Order: sequence, then C-alpha cells, then structure tokens
Amino acid sequence: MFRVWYSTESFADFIIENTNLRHDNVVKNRMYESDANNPSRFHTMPDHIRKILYLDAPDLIVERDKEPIFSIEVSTEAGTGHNAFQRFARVAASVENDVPAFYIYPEGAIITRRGANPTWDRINPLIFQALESVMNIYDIPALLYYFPSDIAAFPDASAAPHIGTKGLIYDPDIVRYPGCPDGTSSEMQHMFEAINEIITSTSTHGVIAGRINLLRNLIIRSRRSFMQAQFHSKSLGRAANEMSPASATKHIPTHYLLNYLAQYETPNYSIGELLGSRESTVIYQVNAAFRGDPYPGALAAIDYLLCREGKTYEDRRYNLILAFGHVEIDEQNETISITDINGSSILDFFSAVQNSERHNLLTKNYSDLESNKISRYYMQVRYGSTYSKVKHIRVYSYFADAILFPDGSLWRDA
DNA sequence: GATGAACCGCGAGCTCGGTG
DNA sequence: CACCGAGCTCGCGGTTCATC
Repeated sequence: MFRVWYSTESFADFIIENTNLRHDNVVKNRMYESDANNPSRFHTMPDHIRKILYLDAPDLIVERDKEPIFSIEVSTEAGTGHNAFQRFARVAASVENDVPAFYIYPEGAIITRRGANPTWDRINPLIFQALESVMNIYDIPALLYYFPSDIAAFPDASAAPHIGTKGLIYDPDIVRYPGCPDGTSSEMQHMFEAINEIITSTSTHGVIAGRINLLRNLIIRSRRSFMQAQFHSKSLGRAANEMSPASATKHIPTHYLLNYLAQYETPNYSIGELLGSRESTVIYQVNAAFRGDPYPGALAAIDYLLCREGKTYEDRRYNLILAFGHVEIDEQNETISITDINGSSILDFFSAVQNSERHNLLTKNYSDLESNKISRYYMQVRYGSTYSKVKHIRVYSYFADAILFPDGSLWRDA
C-alpha cells in the first residue's frame, strides 16, 4: 500500500519508523534521479515518480496506492545568500504535481572562516516567502522544518556543544539513522506530526482528495503561520527585493527586451506573441560561468516570488528571463545589452545539450540493442531526451521564457 | 562585519579500453 | 571475451570571495 522511494536508505527508515508508516506494510525502493545520471536504471521508475523527477529529484518520495502523497528534501548546508534556494526546484517539482513537500533546512550552521572565530551563518528568510508563494498558487503544502541545531540555545557559536558538526544535531541512533536529523527534537516531532496528518487525511478522503484539503488542516495551518512569522522576524524590515536571489533581478519594460531581440528578426521571422503579451519583464542576472547549482533552484524561486500568478508559465504577470553576463539597461534607446564578464557563452549551453545526446538510443538499430536496453529505448521513443538532459538544462528551459548570453539568445515564441 | 554571490571537492555509477 | 581499473559525468554537500 505504501512505497518509499529513497536515495539514502537510512533516511527512509528514519521517516518510516518515526511516523505512522511504521504500522503499515511499507516497501522501500531505491530512487534513480535521471536518465543522464543513472542510464541503466532510471527507466525502471514508474511514470508518476518520473513526473516529479523531471525537474529535480528530492531525497524521498512516499506513495500510497501508486500515488505520491509527500516528498522530503533535507539539507545541512549554511543557508546564507542563495544557498537555501539551491534545492528549491525539487520542492517546486513536487508541488507542481500536487504532491505536498517538506524541506528540512538548518536555521543556522556554524562556519569557521579562515582567520576568524566560528560564527552562525543564518538562513536567508526569503525562502519562507518563496514557499508561501508556492502554497498560494497551488494550494498544496510546502513546509520548512528546521534541521535541529544549537543556534537558539547557544547564540555564541564557540560555546555550542555540537560545534564539531557545524552546530547541527544528528540523531542519537547513529547505527540505524546515520546522517539523519535528531528525531527527538521538537522540529522533527512537528514534522512527523504533519506527516501523520497526511497519512490520516489520505486514509479518510482517498489519496487525491486527501492531498487537496491539507491546507485547511489545523496542524498544517499552524506551521504555515509559524513560517510567515519566521519571515517577518528574521527579515528585520528588509524588503524582499533586497534579499538574494531577488536582489539579483532587474525589472524592465518588455519592449526593451523586444527591441533587444529584434536583432534576430528577419523578413520571414518575427518574435512570437508570448513575450509581448506581458508589459514588464524580470531579468535574473547571473555573473558567472554557465553552470548548474545553485542557479536552477534560485530561478524557480524567482518565478514564484516575482512572476507567477497561476499554475503554469503561461500564467505569469511578468516575463522571466535568465541572463548569463552583465545586463545594462539602455534607457536612451529603450533596450538592453549583455556584456561578458566570466566568459559564459551560448556555446556552453549548446555543448551541454549536445553532450546529453550521447544518452540518446534513438539512432540505434534493433540489432544494436541488448535486451537490457530495450525498455530504456522504448522510454526514449516516447519521451525523447526529456529525462536524459542534465538537470540545469531541464530546469532553465522549463522556467525561463528566454535565456540571454553575451553572444546569443534563446526564447519562447508561445 | 554582514550578507550576497561565485567556486570547490568528493563519491556513486557508468563507460571504455587495456590485458590476460 | 571476461575482467577490471582508470577516468569521466552527474549531482551532492558545502566554503570562500566580493562588496556594501
């Protein structure tokens, strides 16, 4: 009846044995992230799990009667700057499929920088605003619980008893639950309580209806209120657009963008209607070489924080543009320019896509395929390279209406 | 000094090519 | 032709650097 998909088995045991899942027969299965990462195994994932994995893979997915009922992502890193958003795309991937998502993240972690005393690096509170936006749009829970730490009891990091593990408190049962958060902590107890509510709700109302009604549940409403309060108390009056990654965005009238893209228009081709249908445009400016983490997650978060009004990218109030390079706004000519700072080129994007094509079996002959390749071939016949591109290519092309490089551009017509 | 933003090291799993 | 070790890709969990 229940099936737990995991990337770390001890974390699966930790969740099962600390919640009402322990009273049921639970099957555990290893989860494979993508066809690019696990070419020999990914095609054995069932379709409803692949849909969630399409954007990015969470650490755990629990399903009931072949329908996912929640997912969990756990991180132990210091949440300064855009780091807290690094795993945001997988929260989005879950919720976009109507699957409640849990995100476990430290309120703070102790970092000892060279030549300095240990200090607490605190979570960027904008993550709470991003999760709230996701809940507003999908009416599905996206809840953050703190990875237990010494931060509240020991504001002085040097005095923290768990300084050897960055101030983080791991489960005392290191044999059964290595690397797992302390299950006796109040934060984890609250999370187990919420998980039990989901199990109960899907028992009572069935899986689909049980998921949809969850935001009315008192336990979950109380967590949502807690998260809103955390955002307000930790943002200390700073406006959301002053916090990373929103602080890395520029807002322009859309006709500036269209004037810029006009360089690609010919007598036979004009830019399609989608971009022009929105008056304003948000540009996420990344001054870095072309790469993945943490930008895919940050881009997804910006979409929910600043652009989206509905369940798909078609329901955006503002265009969402990703730019690798320095963006200059030219008010005189009502356009923009992209200048190279870190050598990122549209050729990097193209070679990442070309590299993924190595996973493509579609040009093979039947006689080339051994039996163990047939099922994978058949999946690719149906889905093309949907699952065999690297993560950041999948996420960027899903979220961005256009991607701009100093030496080239990509955009959607519709 | 606080905070935002870019870069790094490592392991799992796979591929590939040399070798007996 | 089976085996196996080297090296690569991908994704993970972070730290350091830059800037105000």
